[in-house]
Amino acid sequence: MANVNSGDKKISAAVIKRLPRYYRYLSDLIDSGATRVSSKELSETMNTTASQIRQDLSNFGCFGQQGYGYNVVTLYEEIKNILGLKKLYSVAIIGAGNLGQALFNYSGFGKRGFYFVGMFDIDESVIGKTFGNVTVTHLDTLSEFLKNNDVDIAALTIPSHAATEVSEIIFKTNIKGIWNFSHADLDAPEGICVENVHLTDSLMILSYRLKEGIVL
Amino acid sequence: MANVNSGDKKISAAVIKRLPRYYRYLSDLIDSGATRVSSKELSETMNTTASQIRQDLSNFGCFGQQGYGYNVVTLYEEIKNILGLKKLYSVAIIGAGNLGQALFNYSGFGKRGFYFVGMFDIDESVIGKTFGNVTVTHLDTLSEFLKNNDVDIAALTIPSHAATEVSEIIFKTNIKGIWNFSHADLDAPEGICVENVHLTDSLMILSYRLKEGIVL
DNA sequence: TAGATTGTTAATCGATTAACAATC
DNA sequence: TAGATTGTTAATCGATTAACAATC
Repeated sequence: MANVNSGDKKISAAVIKRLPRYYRYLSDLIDSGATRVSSKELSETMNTTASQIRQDLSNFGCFGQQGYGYNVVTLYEEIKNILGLKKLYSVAIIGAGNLGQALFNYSGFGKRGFYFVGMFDIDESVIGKTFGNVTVTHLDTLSEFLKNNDVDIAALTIPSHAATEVSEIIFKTNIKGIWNFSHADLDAPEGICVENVHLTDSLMILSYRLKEGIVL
Repeated sequence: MANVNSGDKKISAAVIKRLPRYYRYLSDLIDSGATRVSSKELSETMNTTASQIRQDLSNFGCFGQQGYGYNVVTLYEEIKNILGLKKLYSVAIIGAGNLGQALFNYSGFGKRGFYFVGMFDIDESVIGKTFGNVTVTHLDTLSEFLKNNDVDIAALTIPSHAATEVSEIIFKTNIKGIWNFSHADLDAPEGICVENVHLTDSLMILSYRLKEGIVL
């Protein structure tokens, strides 16, 4: 029992990476009408161990009850809170090509509290186009835009060769998070988080496993 | 010295995940005209340890030389081979929405040996549209298409609720790899590799780090 | 040759799993 | 109450780092 504190010892990246998946399965459980779940039940659906689930959760507090398990909605809300999803995040899309548009148009992010507030590009053929309530403007206007608007995250959906230059601009603004789809590994200054989505890396890992016949 | 074998002891996922990044940095080194690199130099640019690089590589063979280091091109080619990138992979895109189109139009995959051979959807407004040399056809034709064409990988760029149904179709074909962008966790049968790209998970991890002020 | 750097073995560190007292 | 299940501590397992003999 005990320990309702949090935030002192630092949590390992391995734990954090599992949280969204817990969150997803709990969301499904809510949809299915379940009200309670034990770590054992959850571990069986998620194909992991009950120990790991309890160990992971215990990093953040005591959310369960002996002999009962966890209340599904409560646990869902707790994880939502842990992940920082109780607030809204504004996101600017840098690079309004196919990928930038795909992110913009995917409704799933909005449901989680991420909304898009701007799109920027250097390609004249896309500048001026409107998606939803956002019009693509020239990259030159980015700096000014970020000065006048409160933007939390920049999604970099631009080619690698442009990424370094653009990140220089961003580093001078109030942006605190970069969601980086470009190939480049950015070295961000103190205080800026970079989350990389390297799609090609992911394909190469698949290719390795295909070659080796690893199923996993 | 010794040990030019491979493929007996199994390699940990942690090692595999780092290979594409090595590959990327070696590619940059080639572009910069470098001919040799030591694990120490490489570790400094990549912000890791020389020990880890040597340990990782030693899983696959002896690619370096004492007192010299590694030949950049040779090591690049070795990793290319390890990752299974010496062959071409055909990819079918299931779900021809924004994300599917984005993948199709991104030239970077082609450079690595992945080429797209088909696009499928159920939305009449996109069926019949042509991208490059591929025309979107109805999902009903997928099964037949996969029977008549040699397709290695299916990219699932469809909503979660459709993913299970579509994956059932795929599981009955010769497809060996699934590149899954849908929210769903698929439980694939023996012999089929699934590589998940959960974009929302990645955003949530960023959100966690923003909340906690973790830079990493 | 002497300096540099590998591949590998040993030591350390961290993460996962197992076990169990506490208690609903 | 008796059975179930938690949070936590201890044991195990695996991954990373350090050290070093071998040798280019």
